[in-house]
Amino acid sequence: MQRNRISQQPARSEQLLFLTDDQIRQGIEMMFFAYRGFTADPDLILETYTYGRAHHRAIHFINRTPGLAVNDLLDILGVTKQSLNRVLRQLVNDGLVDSRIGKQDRRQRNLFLTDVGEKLERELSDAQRKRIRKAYSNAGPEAVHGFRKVLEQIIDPSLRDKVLNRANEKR
Amino acid sequence: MQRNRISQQPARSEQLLFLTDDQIRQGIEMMFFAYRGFTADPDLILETYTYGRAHHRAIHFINRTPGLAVNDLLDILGVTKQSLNRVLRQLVNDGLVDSRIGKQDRRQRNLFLTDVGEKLERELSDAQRKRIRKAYSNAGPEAVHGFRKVLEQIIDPSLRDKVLNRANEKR
DNA sequence: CTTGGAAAGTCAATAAGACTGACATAAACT
DNA sequence: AGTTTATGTCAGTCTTATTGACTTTCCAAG
Repeated sequence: MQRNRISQQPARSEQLLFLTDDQIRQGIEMMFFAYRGFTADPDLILETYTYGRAHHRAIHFINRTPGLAVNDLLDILGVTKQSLNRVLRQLVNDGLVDSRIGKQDRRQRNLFLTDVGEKLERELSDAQRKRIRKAYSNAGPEAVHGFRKVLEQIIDPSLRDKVLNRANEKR
Repeated sequence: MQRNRISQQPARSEQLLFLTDDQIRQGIEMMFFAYRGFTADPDLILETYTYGRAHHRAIHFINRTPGLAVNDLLDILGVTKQSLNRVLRQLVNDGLVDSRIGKQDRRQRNLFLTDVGEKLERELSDAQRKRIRKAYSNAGPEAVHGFRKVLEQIIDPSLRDKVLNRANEKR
């Protein structure tokens, strides 16, 4: 059944429209293109440092959770330790990340950003935040609420708590 | 989620709450994890065919716009022709994509999915749609509307019209 | 105190998917 | 006839990922 998409604000009566295959296909494509936009700005900055997205991700999560252990970062990023290690080694050698032996468990390495690392983190996240802030601002608070609600549902259930629950601290 | 609102937030900043750095940082992380979830299901299927995401993207957009020219696909995907060509060559050799000489412009190749290609496309998009449909369903129509509104804003302005097929209309 | 296993790091080989650069061919446009 | 466009291809490189095997250090249970 082909549907004539009226471009006026959809009435609340159109409650089922959002589940048609066409609507969902549009959502899928928007996720694809939005992710491209989402990474575009940091990618440009990273180029000048000969770093890639992998470095950005590591820097982001070390900044979010200073003292993060390598294993926890592996869980978050969902890559192999060999893959992460190459990135981490670079960042440590370049003086952006500090890897300190754990106090309780001396096998662990707790990761921290150095001042230089924090500077790059800020540069990267400023660029990314700028786009998101603008998007939020243009879309409005209601839309942002819905945006988060849907994203939350798309995230793998096994990760959802780990990602969203910041009250739930790690030992 | 409810935790952030209680502390020292004055009531008048309620409208601005969604623009705090912390809220935006959460949005950034959710985009990262949601994109992982978004691609997880097709990725599993692709493995069994020794194809990757690049093949999925090509198949998706050829299916969406049968007869698409190579140059248009390049614009959509934002990669070099060398990169796309390797993927396209495989898909044509494997009998999933049909590349026909253009009728008006014989330099062009118009791309179509074969029956086999359509079958894989359905398999992949079924898996992906299932997750999105469930997310939409759980989040509700209001949220979906907001989701799309924000995603649209994150997409690069230069791509927005091209992507959304909205050259003639506005919201 | 010995031992099993966990946390981290490393070496090697491999793959996907992207890139640049150079070049070839056919067809359209001027 | 000459130029530009659309496509395709060869060659080389890069980043990020993989699996597999192995080591060192260290915690904890027997």
